[in-house]
This record gives sequence, structure tokens and C-alpha cells, in this order.
Amino acid sequence: MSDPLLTRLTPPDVGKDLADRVVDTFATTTGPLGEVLVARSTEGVTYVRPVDDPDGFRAEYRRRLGRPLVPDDRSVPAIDARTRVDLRACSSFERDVLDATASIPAGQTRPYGWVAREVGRPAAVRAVGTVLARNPVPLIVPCHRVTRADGSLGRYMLGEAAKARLLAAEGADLDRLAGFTTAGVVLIGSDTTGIACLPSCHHARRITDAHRVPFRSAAAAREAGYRGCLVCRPGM
DNA sequence: CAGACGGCGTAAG
DNA sequence: TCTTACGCCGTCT
Repeated sequence: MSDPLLTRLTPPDVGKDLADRVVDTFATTTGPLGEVLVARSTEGVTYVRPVDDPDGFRAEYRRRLGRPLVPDDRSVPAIDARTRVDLRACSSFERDVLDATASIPAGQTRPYGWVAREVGRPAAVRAVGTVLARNPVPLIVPCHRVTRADGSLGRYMLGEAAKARLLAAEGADLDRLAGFTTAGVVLIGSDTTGIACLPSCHHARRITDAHRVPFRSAAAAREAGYRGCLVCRPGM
């Protein structure tokens, strides 16, 4: 009862919610695409997947997180970009990639190579794709905003159609982006400022038609005397 | 520990 | 334009 060692090792508030501290819980809740399965620790959401197969969810959870998972009978708040996440099970590279991805504004897109540069590993483009393919918390960390270098959407854990739906729902102009892809345009410059942006950067969208200058590569923009936008950091 | 495996990016056919 | 080949690199097995 008054074992000094036990007293020292036991946090003062461990009591009725002890179970909460050693097992994670899961339940269905709503996200931007409808119902999803969500697992949580005391620190935040640890895992999000489609409702398809709960058995696979639990198996995969155990394999990846290595923690027990029990059903949650409480009601779970809907998830969105503000939902707190618990990424302790991730490597530091994975966390960096997810953090950088989370910084992409709603309705905008950034290439995989952009994420690689942001985390300081400009050549790890493919590894970035691997991380996002396994994103433990899709819809919260918006990996649907990461596209290929040419502006095409690229693949998505929940299907390319879902990627398009999510972006459209956030206000992205997919037709406009597709137009740039078709034209081979990856940067938009303003000839009044000499600054070049990624096409979805909100600064790029403010450039008037008369002053908009399309570039097919960062090198082309640089050679034309342009510098990269400090906000979207196109890497040039 | 070596090798395989990708939501990539580019060049080349 | 589409396809293929290959470099790249963090993880997983």
C-alpha cells in the first residue's frame, strides 16, 4: 500500500481511466468523405482508415502500432485538419513528411518533390511517396494535396477519384490545374514582380492575365530572371 | 544484413 | 502521348 517504489512510479491521477493509458480505442466517426474508422490514444488520433473491414483495421493496427486496440463506446468527434494526432509510432522522417504535408493549405497542391525539399531530403522523392502511401492519418494529414511534379494528381490511398473529390470540395480548381499539366506548365510568374509560384499558390492566383508568365521548368524561370515565391517555395 | 518495394521524376524510344 | 528504364531512398522482410 505504501510501497515507496510503487508510489514513486505511479502517476497521481491513474485510476478509473487506467485502461485508457495502456490500450488504444477505435470507433467509427465521420470525415470529409463519410464514415471512417478512427483509432485514438490518450494523445490523439493514431490511425484512420475506411470502414470497409474492421478486422483488417485491427490486424494492421496491431502489426504497425504494436498496441492493443479495443472498441470505444464513447462518441468520437468528426475528424478534420484540426484533429490532434499521435504520431509517436512514426519514424522522424515519417513525421517530418507528415508535418510538411500538413502545412499545405486547403485547396492547394504541392509536388512530392516539394515535400522532399521541405524536409531537407531533396532526393528522397520516392521515399516521400512511400510514406504518404502509408499515412496513418489520411484526411487529417492531407496527403491528398500532394501531386506529381507535372500537376497530375498521382495515386492515393483511397483511390484517385477520392483525391479529386477531396480537392474539389476544398475549392481546388482541378480543370485549371489539368490545363497547366497538359500545357507542361509547372510555374506561374508575374512579370511585374519577377516572382514565380507553384500554380496553386494563392499568390499565383492573384496575378492578372496580362502579367502572368507560364514556365515549363524551374530552370526556365530562373533563366528568365525570376526568383521563387517565398510562400510556396517552388525550389528554384 | 542484403534485397525488394513503392502514391516519384526524368529521359528516351 | 504513352510506355519503359533507371536512379533515387527510407522501410520492411
